[in-house]
Amino acid sequence: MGEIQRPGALYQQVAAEIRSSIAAGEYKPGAPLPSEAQLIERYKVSRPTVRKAIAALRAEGLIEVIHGKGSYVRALPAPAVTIERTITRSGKTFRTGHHAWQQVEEPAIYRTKTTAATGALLGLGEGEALFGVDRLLTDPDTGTRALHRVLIPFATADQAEQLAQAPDTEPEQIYAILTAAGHKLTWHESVSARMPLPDERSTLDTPDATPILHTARVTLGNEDCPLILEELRASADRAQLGYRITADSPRQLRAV
Amino acid sequence: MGEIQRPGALYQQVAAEIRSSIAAGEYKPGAPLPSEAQLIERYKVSRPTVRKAIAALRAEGLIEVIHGKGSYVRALPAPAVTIERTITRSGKTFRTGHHAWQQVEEPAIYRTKTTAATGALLGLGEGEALFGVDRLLTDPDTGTRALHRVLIPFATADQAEQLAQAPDTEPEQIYAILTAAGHKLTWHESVSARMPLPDERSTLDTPDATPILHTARVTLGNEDCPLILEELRASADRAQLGYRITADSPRQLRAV
DNA sequence: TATCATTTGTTCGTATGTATC
DNA sequence: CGATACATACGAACAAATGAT
Repeated sequence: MGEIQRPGALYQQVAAEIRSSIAAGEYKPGAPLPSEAQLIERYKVSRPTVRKAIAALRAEGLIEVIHGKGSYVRALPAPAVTIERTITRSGKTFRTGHHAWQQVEEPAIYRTKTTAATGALLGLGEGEALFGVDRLLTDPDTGTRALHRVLIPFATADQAEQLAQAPDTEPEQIYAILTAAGHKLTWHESVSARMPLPDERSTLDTPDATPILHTARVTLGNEDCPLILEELRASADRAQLGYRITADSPRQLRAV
Repeated sequence: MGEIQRPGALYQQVAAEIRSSIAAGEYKPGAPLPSEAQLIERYKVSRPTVRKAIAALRAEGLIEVIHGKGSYVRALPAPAVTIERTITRSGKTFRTGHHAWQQVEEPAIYRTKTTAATGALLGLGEGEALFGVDRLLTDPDTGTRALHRVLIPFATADQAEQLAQAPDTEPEQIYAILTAAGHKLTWHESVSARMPLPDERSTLDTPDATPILHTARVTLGNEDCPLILEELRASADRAQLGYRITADSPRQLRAV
């Protein structure tokens, strides 16, 4: 029956057992798992062992545990929102995929310096001065939250007076301003994923064992000169990213 | 000194203590943390408590633990490879960002049926027949591995005989074949991230607490008709994705 | 090669706190 | 309020990997 006889640590055997029970449909998404006491009984192991097995499944994002209630099978494939990262242009007006998102708070404006990472993306050294604007956005339909950051080097702000005076201009308008300043814009975006830092977990409200998607978008002007950097962070549990791709003729882009 | 007096569980206080020690530069990337015995001494807590604190830091991807040796601060921001997801075209030849990757094994070819997820992306119902081709790729420079899957609906294979006969044609040539069949191709790609399943962890060789990036690229033919679906999975620890974006005039795309 | 100390991994037992119903 | 269920914490023992003797 529930007897265990497999390679690896005991708690991993129990975890594997529960895992395949879920896969077999014995425990369906949303349904509760047996309580710790029942699992102890079922597999004839101690409480710490059962708890380690549950912890492993939790780290995989397979189950969710609620204090005082029980463990529940998580319905994993639920990326509620697709953030379209495509940019469209109608005459002088630009539109991004998150233009319908709402600001939760007033944007935070500050001055900072390039780090090794942001400097490389902007084609600058480390320690160059720039404006920063942070916004906490939310999707009105689903409540999904995302952190948006704009970094504007002083060199770019010099090219367009409005940017220096109001760094908290919306990205879409920044694009328009830069276009008006004579730039023909393209963008390059890097996407990575990682586990959230403690503060990101709280502000983005990410559940257990869910990574965050992290994008870095560089706006390139004439001669592929980097103008501004935008970062977007969102819980991968709720959001996915969408890109539209067309086959262009090969053109050398700087490695980023 | 090392005394603890903060909100939350004891092990979280210890974790926070170590976390800030790392942030303060007391323990630098690559350097070893004190041993469990030393941490027990330092913070006057039991071994289980120290171990839970270490487990928490490990789940955040902040440290790496080696059995029999010790815990080491991880140098986190090191996405070694950028997989360029842009597609370029020279006449009849297409090129993708991973054309230089090598196949670790022979591609696995099989027949399968659409699931709810893949069916929706291909504009088909659930249970439609399709060819599947799985490839395990590796980047020769860094050894990074990635899983690539092509799903070809029978309806698409019917349009181009070569696809039915050799589903394991390389994606770039599939694009050429579909173009030759009279299609003008565009693509839409969704990016998500999640924790790896146990088998993905072993084949992609992902370290602890690192998510995987998961992309689903749909090739669209004339009238935005979905033709094939490609999936790419890679450890977010080693790889990031790159997209080139241009501002096109607005055009309605089906929500995916 | 073999042994040993160090360090992390696993497993048990037990007691108490806290959230949910 | 009590019953149930998960969370935290301590103690103890042995297993397994590592590196040096």
